[in-house]
Amino acid sequence: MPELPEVETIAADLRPHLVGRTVVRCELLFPTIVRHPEPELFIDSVVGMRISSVGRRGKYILIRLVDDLMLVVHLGMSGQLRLVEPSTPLATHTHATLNLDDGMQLRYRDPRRFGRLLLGTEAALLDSKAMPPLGPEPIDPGFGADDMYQRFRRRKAKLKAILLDQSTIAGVGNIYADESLHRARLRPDRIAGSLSKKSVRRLHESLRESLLVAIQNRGSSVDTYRDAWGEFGGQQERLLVYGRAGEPCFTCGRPLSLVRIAGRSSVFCRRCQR
DNA sequence: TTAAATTCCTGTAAGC
DNA sequence: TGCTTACAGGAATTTA
Repeated sequence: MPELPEVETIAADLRPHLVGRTVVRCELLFPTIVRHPEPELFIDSVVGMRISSVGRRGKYILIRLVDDLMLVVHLGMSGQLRLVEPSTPLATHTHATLNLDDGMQLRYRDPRRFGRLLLGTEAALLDSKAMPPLGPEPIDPGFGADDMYQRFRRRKAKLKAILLDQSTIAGVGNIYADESLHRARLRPDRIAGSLSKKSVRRLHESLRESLLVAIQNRGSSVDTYRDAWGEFGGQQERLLVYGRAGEPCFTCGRPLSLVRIAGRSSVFCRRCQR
């Protein structure tokens, strides 16, 4: 499922092909995938707009248009954003298409429909609660271990739950939460507020490392993730614990444990992670 | 205020 | 072989 590294890969792939392009046509095959504003207004507003930049915030892809307007894409569990020739056969569960002035077509496909499309100024999207306030970017050099320590202090929830909380840190999902906790040798059920500064520093570094390596490898194609060209990522073969419950820990050889925390499966090594 | 549980949704895989 | 059932999870919403 798409988390920060996967979303970053797609945004970076699309950027050189989208910036400077104008949207000439928009079709919503499943209008309820648009959560803001009303689908008709969404279409009216996006058509004719020129794309000025493509960015990412947490797990959101931000396609900036003129006049501070943003087309925001959240891929949810199974969302895919692809740039194709319009003659390409339409895949099942394609919910929206955007034609560009260079003849290409941007398509949004999402079998499980947990994803969504938004359009508006940043302020309007925040005000309408269409987009929630997000915590800092974990790979931003300005986000240090001390910041993380302050955010974890006094929190009584388990580490795994805190890492998944987008308002505490943006962009981390189940894959990279498990991966970074393993690298940091911390149990996912540790109470976040109980960590020493030293442990938080280790987790901070591990999280950055997990995410940056995954970006280098173009993300993890577990489940349905594909990049903007429909290609697989490379990180799924290099994951240390995610999806490996029962298999031997690469460090100590002990079978990896599976527990449920905050309704999510969590894989970890009982020997290496204390 | 915070944390945990529930809900949405469909493809996939396990089990009978 | 073919059907049923459980499971996967991001985040909004509800409950405690």
